[in-house]
Amino acid sequence: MLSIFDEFKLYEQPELAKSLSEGIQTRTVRKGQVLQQKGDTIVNSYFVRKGCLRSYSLDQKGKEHIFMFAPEGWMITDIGSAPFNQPADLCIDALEDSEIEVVQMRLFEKFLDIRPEAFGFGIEKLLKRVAVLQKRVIMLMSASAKERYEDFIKTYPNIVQRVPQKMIASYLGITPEALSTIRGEMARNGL
Amino acid sequence: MLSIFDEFKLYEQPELAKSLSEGIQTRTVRKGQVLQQKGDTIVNSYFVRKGCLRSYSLDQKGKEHIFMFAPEGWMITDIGSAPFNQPADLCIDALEDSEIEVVQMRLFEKFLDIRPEAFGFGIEKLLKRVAVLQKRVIMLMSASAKERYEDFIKTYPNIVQRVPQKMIASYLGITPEALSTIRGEMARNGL
DNA sequence: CGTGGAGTTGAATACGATCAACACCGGTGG
DNA sequence: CCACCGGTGTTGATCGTATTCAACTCCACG
Repeated sequence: MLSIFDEFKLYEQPELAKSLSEGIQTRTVRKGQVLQQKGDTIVNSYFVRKGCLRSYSLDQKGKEHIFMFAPEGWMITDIGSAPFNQPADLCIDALEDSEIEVVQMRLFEKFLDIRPEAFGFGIEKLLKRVAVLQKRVIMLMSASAKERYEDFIKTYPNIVQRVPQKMIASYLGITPEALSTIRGEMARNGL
Repeated sequence: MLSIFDEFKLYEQPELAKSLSEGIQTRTVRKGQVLQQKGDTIVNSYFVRKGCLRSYSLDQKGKEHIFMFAPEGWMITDIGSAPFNQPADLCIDALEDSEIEVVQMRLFEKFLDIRPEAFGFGIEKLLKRVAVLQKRVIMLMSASAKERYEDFIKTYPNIVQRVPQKMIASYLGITPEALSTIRGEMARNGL
């Protein structure tokens, strides 16, 4: 079974896994269920065993802007808030019925205390996250909506199929109508 | 003197600092000097003691898009490439005559091997970097050019004064003309 | 069946890009 | 000292891309 224990290679050290397991709680959530709301003061990380979550921000007009999707095997958390004990900026909810592991933030600190050699692993994950965000910023600054959509298809072909198009539009930073038009053009030209 | 040795609290451990110092080289660079070009295979990190650097990407049409500024006390590096030994995506050059410390990437690995627990603040730095990028992505998706500019002024008042406006425009993802217009409006209305 | 959300299409609009002209320095060399 | 020049920033006209608003279709689901 896919689990954060695999992700962080904890099965190699069962006694450690046991001591950490109290900070990890498995839950099933229904499609649409909200795990975290903007302003929440207790912020967790979520590891997705099955299903799909998303995080998003709400602007002044109440419009959603999807920050990331998290299908199976992904972790999702509000890194802008969680590690700094700030109230959440992002909302997190379920796009499908999902099975998740809720990881309390303080667990990470504890984990690093016990197993310092795991620092490298945490750093590697963070570096990859920064790399993804770096690319996304540059795409948002320099590429047209169509280019960003084509890149999204290439990068996340699995996600394209399973989430509604209006959410992909939201992730790309455009309206559903604009994405629909782009898809229309692509279908006409490229077939 | 401002140095990466302060930044990473290495003076507390002089013998370690000594063993690492061979991987750190101090240089002075002139305004306009290029430290890293797109495609470079050897990618370093740069710590700014004095002056100001920037990193930017070039799109297909050769247009610059500034990814970040690095005034005194900042580190700048191509995190999308450096830790993964990929050719550089970003260019890095000097906006002012600057004094910098060049840090070889493998130094971090070495450091991590020797003293993993000392990397707690490495993780903290990365978390902050992710937080900054998270906010920037959301701003690019949800805020108008004017809102992004106002936010930039609030967040980086020191940078506003010292870099040319066309570069701030580039950072914001708009043209110099658009920024000029926005500033004109703001001067007229708010004064 | 109906009903509501998702997606498409089209018309009108807004925002920022592009292009061009010009003012304003800050150097540089005569 | 001044004339010249290139780079920076401003302003205005025009264009293009994406937004907004509205109408319609199509399913999925009650």
